[in-house]
Amino acid sequence: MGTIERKEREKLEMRNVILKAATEMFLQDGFEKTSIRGIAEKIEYSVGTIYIYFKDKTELLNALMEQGFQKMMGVFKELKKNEDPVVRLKKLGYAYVNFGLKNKEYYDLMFIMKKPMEMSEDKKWVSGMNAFNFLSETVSACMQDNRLRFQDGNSANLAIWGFVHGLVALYTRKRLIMFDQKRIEKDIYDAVNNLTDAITK
Amino acid sequence: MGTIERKEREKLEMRNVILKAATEMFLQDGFEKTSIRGIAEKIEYSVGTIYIYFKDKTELLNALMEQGFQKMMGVFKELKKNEDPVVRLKKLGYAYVNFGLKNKEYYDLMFIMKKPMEMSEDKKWVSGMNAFNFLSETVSACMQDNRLRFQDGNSANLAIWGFVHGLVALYTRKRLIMFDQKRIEKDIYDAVNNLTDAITK
DNA sequence: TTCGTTTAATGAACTATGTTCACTATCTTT
DNA sequence: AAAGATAGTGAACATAGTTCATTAAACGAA
Repeated sequence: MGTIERKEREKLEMRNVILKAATEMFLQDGFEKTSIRGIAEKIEYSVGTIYIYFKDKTELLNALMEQGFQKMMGVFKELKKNEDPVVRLKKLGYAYVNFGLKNKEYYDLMFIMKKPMEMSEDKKWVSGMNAFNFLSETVSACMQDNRLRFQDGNSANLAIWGFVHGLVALYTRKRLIMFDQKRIEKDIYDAVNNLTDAITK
Repeated sequence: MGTIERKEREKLEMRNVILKAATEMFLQDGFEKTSIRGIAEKIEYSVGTIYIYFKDKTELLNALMEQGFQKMMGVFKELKKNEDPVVRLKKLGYAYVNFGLKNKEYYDLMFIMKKPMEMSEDKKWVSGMNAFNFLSETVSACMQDNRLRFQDGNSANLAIWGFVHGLVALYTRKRLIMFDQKRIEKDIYDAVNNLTDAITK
């Protein structure tokens, strides 16, 4: 009898109902302001129910993070078309920053927040690793063609990721207030272009 | 009679007692884990007392942030000795990252945490501005000598700050787990050197 | 010295949060 | 139909930040 299968399906459905509500609230108000009680109220179930499907708030957050990485990879995949690795690298930098600026809450979760990284550093980073590997391969291809002003690929990976992350992080955490706020987003994109120009040849 | 003066002195003393306890707890456990109740207990006063001297937890945090910026400027001042602006810039990048890695809690407060920036974006950034101006002047000097591979100073400021911040931020927020954890700190310093080499001439 | 006034200090109480768990109600299997 | 399994419940607990009526002490004027 397919009872077990149906139950499992229902369990998954319920999980998705919670996740969908959580995603909506999270994208609107951020993770901190998204309370378990709020989610419960939204889906018209009791608080306790949420804990049947998610161990704690962090597990909920992991699921959201996974969504974020999938979304990011969706953007990156498009870049594989570009055959010249330097072009690919430049567009990757741009796409990364663009993702960060257009998906602040996801970006926060994926790369800034403390919470999700406090535990199980493995499973949730499978998809995160995909994104990193994409950078890594592109950098590697650039190095092979001797088109990067770097000694080794490892250092280039770190430098480039650090760079694009830094721009997004400083901006979303409101530390760039000494720059002209009308032009700041354009300035950030310019900085990406200028720096990628400076380190490639 | 000097009663008023004495009272004011006592008030300042009490403020400092609170601040000292808060600093100790904060540097040991971070801001989130430092509770008002914890501070009160440590100085053997009641919770309410703390609210006489600090409007809320954010004001306490502002005071800590101020300390952090002062500490950072103490390091930066030493770099003024270097007359070659490119040397100064390179050492500045190194010093910035070094400050971040050696003072994680302060760095977190100053450049990563959401809390302090949610309100009064002015007063608390006077000292922060000093640090930024130091970078800005150094970059400006490099540009004047045509030693930077950048179109304009503004973009260079943004790029360089973004870069060093990104490295510290990714590391302290545990996002660099795909790198060899035994070498990662050295790799970060290497990345700083390699990138500053790449963008200067 | 005494007495009204000011104010530092108190800590119980309020709000909000994540989390747990004994209990109920419903569904499944025998 | 009875027994067993389990989804769902919501009161209760722990821990936060914050407020405020109340107390006690210090102060200054008479």
